[in-house]
Amino acid sequence: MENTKSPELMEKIVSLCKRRGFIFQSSEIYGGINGFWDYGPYGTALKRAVEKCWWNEMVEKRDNVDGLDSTVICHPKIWKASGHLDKFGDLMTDCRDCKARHRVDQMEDQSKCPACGSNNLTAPREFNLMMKTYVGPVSDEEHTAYLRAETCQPIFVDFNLVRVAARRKLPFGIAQIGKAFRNEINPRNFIFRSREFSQMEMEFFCYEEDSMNWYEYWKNERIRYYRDVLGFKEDELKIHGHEALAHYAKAALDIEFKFPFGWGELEGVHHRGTWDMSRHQEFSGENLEYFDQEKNRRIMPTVVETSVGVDRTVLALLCHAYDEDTAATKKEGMEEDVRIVLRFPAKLAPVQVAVLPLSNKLSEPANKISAALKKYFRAEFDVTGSIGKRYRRQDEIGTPYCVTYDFQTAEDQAVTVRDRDTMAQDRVAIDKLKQYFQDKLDM
RNA sequence: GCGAGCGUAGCUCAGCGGUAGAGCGUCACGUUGCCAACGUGAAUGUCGUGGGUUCAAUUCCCAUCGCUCGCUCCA
Repeated sequence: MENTKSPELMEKIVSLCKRRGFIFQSSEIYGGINGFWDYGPYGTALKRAVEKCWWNEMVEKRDNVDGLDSTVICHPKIWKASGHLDKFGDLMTDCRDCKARHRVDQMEDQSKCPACGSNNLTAPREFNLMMKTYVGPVSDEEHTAYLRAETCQPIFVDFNLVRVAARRKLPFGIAQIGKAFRNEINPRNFIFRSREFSQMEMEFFCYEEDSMNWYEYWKNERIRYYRDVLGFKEDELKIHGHEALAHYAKAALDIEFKFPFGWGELEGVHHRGTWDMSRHQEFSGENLEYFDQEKNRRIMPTVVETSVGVDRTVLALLCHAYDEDTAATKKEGMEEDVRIVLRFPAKLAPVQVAVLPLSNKLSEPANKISAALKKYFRAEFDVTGSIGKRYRRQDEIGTPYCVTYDFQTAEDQAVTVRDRDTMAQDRVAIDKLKQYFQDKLDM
């Protein structure tokens, strides 16, 4: 298993993703567009399962976190207040001689190239990473707006609306899943860094005096999620504490995953202090303070954030799940053949149960079982090709269970359930199937 | 953004100055009846895009777009 985690692994995964309909390059027939990716049928199912799982874990199972679904385009002042418009883009200068590009604020001598010493530099230019658009039919400065660069800012902005509507007292959280956009200079590594991506963020509002405890709490909760819910292994995860903190943060850490191209951040847990709330109060002129009835005081809520990249999680799941082993084959002159299998957690697999009639003569009754299972699980029916080929197809997309309807089924009202990982088979009565899978899939 | 490499069927790739092939995959039929079985047949490419050189370009040249790696960046 370990030897499959090679540098070629990314190529194998990219190719599998296209071939089997997980992820395509966006706008492919036009030559593609750098930094944008489409999810195909199985990819969509996987991504939705990831989001559903997080939402269940972070919102539905708790009684102190509420949901929000805000707009992608917000009032431009939000991004002024958040600092994105000023600080998101750094001033950069290019050396005309050695072609190096440098951040002006990191140069000791701003008139000299740190790489080659030349003073033949371009004037400092701002590289703003926010995507710009215009609201209304007139395209001018006054109508400029931005696609959100992170989903958390609208959460801060809507804090009071949510708090009042949901009748919340501190501490409580607001969670949101949605798209965010950044004009990355250099999109790289498949869907790891793209220009349009999805985030799952939760902002937890609390008292300053409790905030470090909440920070620890959420850190542990989130690490537990990667280990126990997504099933990532100890050696695939790394917790990376920040030494240099961003302008808004008091404490921060990254939860990183070992991708084939190196360690990469899946999630950030940040103690944001009162920075965002204070800034929005200042820029909007609205009082965003919270009145603490018990202690009869007004305070600005302190925020602890958990911020996940959905696409990165999907990629990590693909990398974690990808495996090649050997299985018996009937191919001429061969005893064994390579079997590609995605070992997704059953809960997240794009297809959870595949229903396969042993012969196409058995299609009709088998399809009825498939239809019945589809009410409760992500189920799929396939009759094309030999049974072995169909098992392999399901292995390749990570289907944990295959139900085989055979010539005995009509007599004993039972089917065979084949396990993806062990390839072992179990005889299960048709009327027990629903319960059987509910137990297996933890649903 | 800079440098290097790459771009031919759904995937992996071969090929060549005279307008294209293999393996796998897909689909159909037959056969088989629990792990990519076998046989027969079929579909699929403006050889990434645009321009140039040439009697002729998928092939040579330029540009562009995309992908990979290194540097850079990553609030």
